[in-house]
Amino acid sequence: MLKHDADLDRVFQALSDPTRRAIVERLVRGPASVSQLAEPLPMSLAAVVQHIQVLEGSGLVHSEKVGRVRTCRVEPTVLRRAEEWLANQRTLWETRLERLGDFLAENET
Amino acid sequence: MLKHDADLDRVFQALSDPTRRAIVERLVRGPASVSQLAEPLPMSLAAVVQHIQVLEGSGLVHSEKVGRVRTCRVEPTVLRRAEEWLANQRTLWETRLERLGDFLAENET
DNA sequence: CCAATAGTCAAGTGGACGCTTAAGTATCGA
DNA sequence: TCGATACTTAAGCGTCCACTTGACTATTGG
Repeated sequence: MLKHDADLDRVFQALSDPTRRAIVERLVRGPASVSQLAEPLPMSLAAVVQHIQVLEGSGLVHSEKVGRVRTCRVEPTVLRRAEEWLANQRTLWETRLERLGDFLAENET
Repeated sequence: MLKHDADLDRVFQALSDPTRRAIVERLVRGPASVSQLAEPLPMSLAAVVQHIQVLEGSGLVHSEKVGRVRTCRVEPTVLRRAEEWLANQRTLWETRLERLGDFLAENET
């Protein structure tokens, strides 16, 4: 094992920042422009642009520029990949517990 | 909105590192000591201990020392919290798509 | 008792991160 | 055409992060 899943690195890294999670939470409700995303956030526009770049780098967000407006939207497939990793770990843990329970039941008096 | 969920920050931050994900992947299969965790990892024991501290700080892992051996195990509830955040975002996105579909269907010729 | 084992602690280093300000470019509306 | 809008780019700054080395403590088996 020990395979470096760099994609997963980037997704979790992207989601570890509250500002970026807030941007995702906004975008699941529908697409938005950069300034719309920046409006409720307590920082400069440039900072928000940088956050969006991180989100795009992770694949969580995709954007497209028309005229002078860049419109951003979520890419749910990547969201799902992270969800699956987590679900997988939980499942493995649960099946282990089950086997442990079975073993204890078998060896009961 | 805009509530800083510092717990979620720490969980995603913890999971953004491949070494720490490898440790979690090992621990869902059952508890392990620090040196057992360190054995397959290409770094010093001290580095592994630091990773374990990060995982403990996020609540993903819990450990207990007996004699000179520290035994680590996963805490699946925290794993689940992260999973739920992701599932929630995906669900919101899906219901939005549904509503959009309904709207388009209603306004058909 | 004492050597090996298992982990702990602290300081240091290079690089990534989050943010700022400042200056620039492209587009649109009147 | 000209000013406002909507970003974009770059440099800089303080902080956090992953990792190392080296020294240290506590336990345990023989």
